[in-house]
Amino acid sequence: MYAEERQQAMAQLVAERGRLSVVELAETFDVTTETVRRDLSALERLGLARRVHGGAVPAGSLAMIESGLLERDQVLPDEKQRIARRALDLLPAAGSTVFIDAGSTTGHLIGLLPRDTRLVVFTHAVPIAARLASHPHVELHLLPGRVRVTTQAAVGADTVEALQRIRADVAFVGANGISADHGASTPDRDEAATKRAMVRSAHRVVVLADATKVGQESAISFADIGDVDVLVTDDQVRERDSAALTAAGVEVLVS
Amino acid sequence: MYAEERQQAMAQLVAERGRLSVVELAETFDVTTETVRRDLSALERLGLARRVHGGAVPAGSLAMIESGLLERDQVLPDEKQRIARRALDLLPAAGSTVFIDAGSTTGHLIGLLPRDTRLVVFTHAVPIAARLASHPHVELHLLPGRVRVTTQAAVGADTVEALQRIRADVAFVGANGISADHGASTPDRDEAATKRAMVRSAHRVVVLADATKVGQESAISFADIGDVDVLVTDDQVRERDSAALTAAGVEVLVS
DNA sequence: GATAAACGGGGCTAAATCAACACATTCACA
DNA sequence: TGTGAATGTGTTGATTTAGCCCCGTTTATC
Repeated sequence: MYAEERQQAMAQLVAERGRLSVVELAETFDVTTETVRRDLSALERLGLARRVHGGAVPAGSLAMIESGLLERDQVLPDEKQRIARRALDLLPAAGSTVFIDAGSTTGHLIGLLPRDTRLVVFTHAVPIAARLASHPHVELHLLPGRVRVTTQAAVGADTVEALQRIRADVAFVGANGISADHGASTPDRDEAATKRAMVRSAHRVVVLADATKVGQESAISFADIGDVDVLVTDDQVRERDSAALTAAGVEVLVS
Repeated sequence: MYAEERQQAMAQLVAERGRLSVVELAETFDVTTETVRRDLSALERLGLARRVHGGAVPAGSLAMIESGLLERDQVLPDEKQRIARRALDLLPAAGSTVFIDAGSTTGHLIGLLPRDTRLVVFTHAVPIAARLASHPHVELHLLPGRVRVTTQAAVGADTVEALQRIRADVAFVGANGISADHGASTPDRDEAATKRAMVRSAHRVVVLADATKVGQESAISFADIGDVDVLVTDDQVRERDSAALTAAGVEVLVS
């Protein structure tokens, strides 16, 4: 059995059973506890499990409570926070309608939303909805669809169809890659379809992406670069990436 | 049980019950009081609880999170917990489709769901969705609609229309009143419309309501008593109310 | 202010973890 | 067909952690 297979199996087990013990796993897969520990560390790096003394628990188990206040994203939290703060300025006038895409950066954006903000918000992301549901002045609308476990957001034909019937003033969209050639892109087909529908139905498109995504190209493009009005990123962005996007007509905001 | 899991459980308990005693916790989790104290200190550091002499109480921040995500019901939490536990037996076979209505009792039901439950769940309730979004074997579907602040659930024409296109094996529905004459009822028009759509689209209808609701009639009826297959309530229910419903063809389960 | 409960620190044990290194296997490339 | 780098795994010993027990001190409550 290869390491990959074993780790894959462990990831599945932790999801099914809710907890794993190092010793049990060592016996199950007939390897030493050290190897198990290394496997679990790998899973933790991938965000598929959380290590605890003696074993591991699912990554999401504690997340539910945390996600309310503390953003639990491991990667570049400061950059995302700064990007979100910059994006706040792009919120339209009171009473306008916005789309909020799933993602940790958009999550930060919602976290920074002043309590007196008056907006109509459409979202397909469960964590975003959870945070906005009790917001006094935000009229929150849910989009339908099957919820993906990895992003905790609804996708699919229903989501796309619903989006087609709505017009928003601004869409705040995350992306795994953005370049002048390939536009804004993401690895998953269904996610891409949802984002594309958001982009099509919004008068103004704001892409939030940290500098590691700028100049990158992910599998599936969901927006031509001409459809992107603004990119908000952080100050680690390379000059020539930024220049290329500006030349393509994108307003690049650095925080 | 790992320390982390125990602390997680304690965090949830303190949120549900509002007050925890060190001695009780020590007995519940079968550890010494010293260990409980250390756990509570850890929770305090995380801002999830505040220590007091003899135990712990919810931290200010937690109450806020709880109100959004988990159910923060003050009224009859024990009864609701028991009703939910009883209702667990009514879950259909693996792979079936269910509707989950908004409400604190249905929230408890979801909290009790075993991790290996395989179901397709449709819900319009944001807190329910938040809890199920990371469930490994539940295929979660969001229903569209405007989210009411009070119930944190989507309602409206879109919600009703979406429900009409779906068929579920079982609907778990809350109610503010249930009587032989007026059927199951609730005060809000939009809520009622949503519940009615759920009832119409489900092969089997399970109403969850504590004893204070049984025999009561709220403003708007969303289901004739003939449409209700099962009522799950608690043991404070009056004999004649129970008998009247049974006579009307409802299976009354008391927990 | 008496008393019982709760707290917190020190010491202890067993288990888990970590770090460093050795050994085996695989794969690329000359 | 060697050679050598990369990777995965096991071994060992030092270190850390979790939890319990004991006991003096503090706190609530009547």
